[in-house]
Amino acid sequence: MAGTDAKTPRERYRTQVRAEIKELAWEQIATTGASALSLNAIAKRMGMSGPALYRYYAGRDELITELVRDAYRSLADTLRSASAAGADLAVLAHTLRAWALEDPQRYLLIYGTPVPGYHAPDDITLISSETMAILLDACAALPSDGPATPFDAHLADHRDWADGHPAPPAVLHRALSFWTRLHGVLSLELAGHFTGMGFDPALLFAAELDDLLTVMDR
Amino acid sequence: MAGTDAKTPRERYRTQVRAEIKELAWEQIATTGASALSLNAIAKRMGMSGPALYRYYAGRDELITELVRDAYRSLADTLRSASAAGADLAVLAHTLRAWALEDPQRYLLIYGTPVPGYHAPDDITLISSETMAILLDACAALPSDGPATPFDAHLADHRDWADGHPAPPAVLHRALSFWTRLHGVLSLELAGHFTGMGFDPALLFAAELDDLLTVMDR
DNA sequence: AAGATTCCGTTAGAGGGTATCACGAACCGT
DNA sequence: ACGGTTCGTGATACCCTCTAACGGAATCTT
Repeated sequence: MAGTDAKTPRERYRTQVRAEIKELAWEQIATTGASALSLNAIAKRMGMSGPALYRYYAGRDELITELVRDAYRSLADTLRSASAAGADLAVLAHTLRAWALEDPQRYLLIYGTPVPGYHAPDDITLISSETMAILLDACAALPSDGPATPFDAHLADHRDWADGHPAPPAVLHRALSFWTRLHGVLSLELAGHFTGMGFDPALLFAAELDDLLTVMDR
Repeated sequence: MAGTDAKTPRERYRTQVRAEIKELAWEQIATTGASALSLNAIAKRMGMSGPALYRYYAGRDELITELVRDAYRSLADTLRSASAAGADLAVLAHTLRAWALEDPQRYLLIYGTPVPGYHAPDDITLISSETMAILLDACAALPSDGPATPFDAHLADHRDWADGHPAPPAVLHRALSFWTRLHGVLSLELAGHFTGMGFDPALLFAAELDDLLTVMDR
């Protein structure tokens, strides 16, 4: 939080109110979901009347965009600090799951159903590519002696998203598989599709991760 | 559609209007997403004023529930007819993907972000278990000579969701993997998380499916 | 065929949401 | 102390869901 404490008291107050709005927004989102986020309700909880919030956020969309940005940032930071502490892919996976379970709606805000019209600003895409870079690094740490698949060949020519990362196509493929598979288990768990089925989602996650790692090691 | 044509003209009219409402609802959902579905907008497109729709649906929730039901039913029917035509797991997977791409919002209506408060009626859970049964059948068709994993052992004691299906735990595990992995790729594709990355989502899907099948075959 | 009943669609209205606008008040730097 | 900036407010327009009361049409009953 480098730029939080501003020079003038006015700006101090402003950023503090913006932070309080976001905090209440997260609270509300955690219980009612992002689609039911209401500026009005936040304003009333802050003791002021509706339109006042428009001094701080141009509208609902801008607030949600800010929340999405923070969510991406939080995920990237969490994974990076784990990675910096020497986490391998397995630890990274459990870090991801812990982050998701900590606030399911925050995960779903990023990876859940998007609003058809909405398009995220460029800086958000940038933060999300940070996460991808961390993943690529972790995937590159494994030995890569598997057979090249057709999709690997395709990736050799379509690797713009790797953003200059020097990993070979097989590593890119690994990172994608890591992402999509863990998201598959996680999102279904968070969406409640496993409730009532009886088994422990954590064990399914572990099994998927295990399978993922043994395949990568061959 | 056995009960569609009712006896009395009144019921005929009623069911026809209900169908028209649903049709417009699907149109609207396809473009604006489920969260933005508006009874008012549907009514105006039908040339009548808002509250009239409440003669046909008790409210927005009931309409959406009906849409969810129809979506589950459509998926189950699609997979069953494919299965009846002799489709193996690979064909089933591509059938699933085709069904999802045909109307992304329909897929997301089922497997996307849920509204925290909402709980689906029991009959919907039943239809979804039909889909699971089809999957289990297809998974049981493969030879099962892999090593038993810890999760397999867990499934042996937590298999209520299989609803009496005589498949061994390893097959249950396969079905779950099939479901979660394909959902992982599909949902990210439908949510647009691959746009701008450059590669072809269809190839990633194919690669994931290939990996899934070779692992299952061992 | 005529009356009774049921059902349909309308308007009116409560309550909540987003968002804009103009106005008074508080604040801050000068 | 003064003047410009910023803040919070109420009023307003326009969405939405949903309920209630009313007139009219279609259906059922006798």
